[in-house]
Amino acid sequence: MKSFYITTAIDYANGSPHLGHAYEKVLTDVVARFRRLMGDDVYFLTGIDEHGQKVQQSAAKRGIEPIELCDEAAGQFKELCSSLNISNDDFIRTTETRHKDVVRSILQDLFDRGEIYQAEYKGFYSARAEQFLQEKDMVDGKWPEIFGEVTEITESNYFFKLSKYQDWLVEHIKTHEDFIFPRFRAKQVLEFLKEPINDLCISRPKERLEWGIPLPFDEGYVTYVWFDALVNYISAVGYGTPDFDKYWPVNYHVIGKDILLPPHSVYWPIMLKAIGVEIPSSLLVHGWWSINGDKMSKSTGNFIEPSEFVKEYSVDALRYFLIREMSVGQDSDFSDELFTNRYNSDLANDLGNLLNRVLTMTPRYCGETFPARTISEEPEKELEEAWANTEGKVVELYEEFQFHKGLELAFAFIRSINRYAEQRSPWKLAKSEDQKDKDTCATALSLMAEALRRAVGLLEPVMPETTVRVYELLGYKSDAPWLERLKPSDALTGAKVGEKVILFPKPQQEKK
RNA sequence: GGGCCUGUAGCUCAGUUGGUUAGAGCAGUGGACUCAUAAUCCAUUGGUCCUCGGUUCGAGUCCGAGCGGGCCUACCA
Repeated sequence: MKSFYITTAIDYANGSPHLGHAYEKVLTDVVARFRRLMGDDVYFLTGIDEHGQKVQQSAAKRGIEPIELCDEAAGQFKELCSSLNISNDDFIRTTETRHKDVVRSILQDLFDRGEIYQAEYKGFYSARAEQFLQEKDMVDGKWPEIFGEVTEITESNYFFKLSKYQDWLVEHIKTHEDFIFPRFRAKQVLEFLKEPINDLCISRPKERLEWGIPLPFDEGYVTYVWFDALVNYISAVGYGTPDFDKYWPVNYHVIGKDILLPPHSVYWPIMLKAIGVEIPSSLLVHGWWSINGDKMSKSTGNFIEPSEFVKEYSVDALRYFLIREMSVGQDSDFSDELFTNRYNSDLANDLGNLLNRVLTMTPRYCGETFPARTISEEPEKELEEAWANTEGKVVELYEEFQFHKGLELAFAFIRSINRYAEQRSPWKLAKSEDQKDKDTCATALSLMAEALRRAVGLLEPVMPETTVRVYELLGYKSDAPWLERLKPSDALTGAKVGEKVILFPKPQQEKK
């Protein structure tokens, strides 16, 4: 069995889940589920990043211990995962021993190899903001009020030698076209690497930052941001143990476009290279959601609470929208109107209503089980042909992360089932006394159910609950591998027709 | 300053290595039908493919310039 390791970025504990987090989880989950269905041994990791100044500050402000704040955040993000039906195999927290041990061992290793050195850092420090300021923070050549008193100080810190690996990294990106997906993102990285890169400051003195992992070779410091956070990807799969190479190197790190450069495309590969570990196979870089055309931002408060949509509609409805509407890598817009349109026309009208038609007509005209199909004429052949043109293509599109296009094709097929229903009009045939008409009627209803069975199979990576639900309602049971379940079959013949249900109810429309 | 992405019907987007009358879904309009969540099906309206110039027998597709939008360069998924 081929192993397949995939991760999301870890979310920062000092914040609440919003649509962006939800999307990344769902996207990664869809890939993970798809690979599982394709027979891979999948390990899917997500988690949160708990150290750092902001967590320390927020906790202090609320008068609680940092770890208490992290426990809260961990709860929230785990809740997000379960409410989105995320199938992660692991959830890592950077305060866990298994993680801290790996971080310290890597730091020690690099220190011993001479890849980390101590140097003086000189800069303008704001005591109020507890951070060094950059020139860009200046307004009209002055430090703004909010920083309070700013003084130039010298601080000793530890640095990681990034620059010596720059040429190697450029070469690697140039020769590995699938290292960064979508490919246009790689251009940005290469552009960045045309300039010499600076060594990376990886420490903070404990007086300034307490909430972190102490450097093993100098307990007066903690490590800062990336040497802590990025390492989660290997600490979760047993770096340093014999099991490590079961899943490493990772197949995909799924990340937002904001943390591609420099952390995931520069720091992380170089860190791994420096400790002699294989670097990630690929970075899957997604875009951002805007809300009603505006950038999602803390100041305008236009955050979308994913849980609201799950509550109002369903998990699968939200998952469907997120995956159907966004082309992986590009940005996309989220609005109530877009959501409602998708929900009503695709899910409720095309898919839900079709199921409803099948579940209503079959018992009425044919009895409690799906009858055998005995007729195969032009309409049947056309529908089968439509399926033949759909199935393989959708799987192919999924493999290329073109989920939105895959779903588009899947729903085009669902519409052709509706079209077939009109052509055959079982409700008319049922009134006929003619045996041929009765056979055609039975065939039509049975084929509609069968076609629907295959169609919802295609939706499984994106809408797992829906697939299972429809299978149940069609009386379909199978342990067969996914690709086999997508094949035409007689499995429904004789299967018991389920109770009539409304799969995707439309919320009460407001009266005007 | 440098760089990346993007600009195709009212809306969201497809348009493969340049090749005949530019496509889909939604929305709109007309019709059919009644099994169904006023649903589905059929037909149909709608486009100077941002602008200008170039290469070519031929460009939405390639090249150049410009304009608009988003973003990176500068730790928000």
